[in-house]
Amino acid sequence: MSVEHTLLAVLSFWPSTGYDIKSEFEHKAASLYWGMSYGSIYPKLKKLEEEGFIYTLEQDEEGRRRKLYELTPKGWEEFENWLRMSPAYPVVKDELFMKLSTWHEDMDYSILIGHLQKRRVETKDILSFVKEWPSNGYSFVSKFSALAIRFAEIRLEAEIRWIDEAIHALQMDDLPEGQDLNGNVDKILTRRRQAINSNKE
Amino acid sequence: MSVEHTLLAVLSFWPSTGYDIKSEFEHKAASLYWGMSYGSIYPKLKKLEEEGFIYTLEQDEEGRRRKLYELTPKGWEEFENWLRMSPAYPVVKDELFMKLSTWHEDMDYSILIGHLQKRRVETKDILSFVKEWPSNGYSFVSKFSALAIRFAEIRLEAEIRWIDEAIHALQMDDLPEGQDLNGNVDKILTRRRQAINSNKE
DNA sequence: TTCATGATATATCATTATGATATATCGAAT
DNA sequence: ATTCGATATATCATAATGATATATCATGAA
Repeated sequence: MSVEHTLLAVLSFWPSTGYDIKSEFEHKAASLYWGMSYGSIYPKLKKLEEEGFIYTLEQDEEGRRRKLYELTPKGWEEFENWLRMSPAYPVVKDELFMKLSTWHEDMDYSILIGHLQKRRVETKDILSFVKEWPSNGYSFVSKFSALAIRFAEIRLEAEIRWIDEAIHALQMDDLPEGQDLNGNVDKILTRRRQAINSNKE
Repeated sequence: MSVEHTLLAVLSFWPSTGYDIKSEFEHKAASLYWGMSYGSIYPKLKKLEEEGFIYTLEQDEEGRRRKLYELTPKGWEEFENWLRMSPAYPVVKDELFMKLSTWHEDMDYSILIGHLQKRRVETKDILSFVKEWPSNGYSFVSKFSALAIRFAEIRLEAEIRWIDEAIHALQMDDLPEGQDLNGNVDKILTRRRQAINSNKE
């Protein structure tokens, strides 16, 4: 997905190095809804410069050898065209939910509860960061990003509430009912037992 | 991220073809927290078979030429080991939030509102699918996946509430305050105007 | 009966992105 | 002086995506 446009978007606020851009997506608000690796950033910055969307600023205080990139007029245009385009539906990859929903009924819950507890801690950490924002080293925050942060807050709080409920339900063994419309549960259990037994032989 | 284990996880319920597996991540509950493309699925299934984690079932009713894959005992073991491993923090890529939080204050809001309205419709659609679950062609649903679905419901409902608030705030121009700690707003505006002007010349 | 169409099914491939690694400098503390 | 963590750029093997090709099956319409 369009790493290039994301780079232009970050550069639209102030000239930045590849390292600065990466930092935006680490332990900062932007990491809640986007990510990028150096392996994408540096080659793409090079490509964007070759194509005339950005250029390297030479005026670098104290002559440090870092490459500050800035948008060209063409880059501004491309950025604004991208903003106007309808955004794709989000892509999510969450292994916890993959594991949760493929857990089998005869497997030990306690490990699953451990996974949920770990996620609770991680989510709490991010939530408290989000709540302390913008005091975390930000020099500027638009009212639009304030709106995005507000959503992150709502979402993270809902997630923590759900985790608490889920842990409680698992510990009390008071889970919502599974539904077995075609008698598959027995088939699944039988397959599992057979596989496990044939492994022991 | 581990496509292989996800394949084993899906196959742990019943033997499936590559196409079946892909379907699980399209218009179904699993698509809320995971995705895979055919370009990953088929090569990985081949690899998993070569490595002895899965095998091809020959008993295929009516002799249709489809490859039903089933877990081997080694595959079951690998699947359960994976379940026990601590899941990574989720990866999210949401262009809407990227656009929202890099919108500039002097840009036309109406397009942004349009993006939000489109997302509202998409989210509503998924929510009504989730609410009708498990009547949507599912033959079996564990109590763990019921838990995951419950979270999806909570999350999607919160998202819709936030979208409504956000649209309203944008329409009324009653947005949360932006914060300008280092006088960056003027700098940003000046840069933008200069770039746009130099483009017109 | 034929034909069109959409769903089922497998597979490959160019492009893109990730994650790990290498390398080097800078600033601050010990 | 030196160590150490942060800053900074870059590359590369591996992995994943998204598009495309190909073919069959089920169905209903002409």
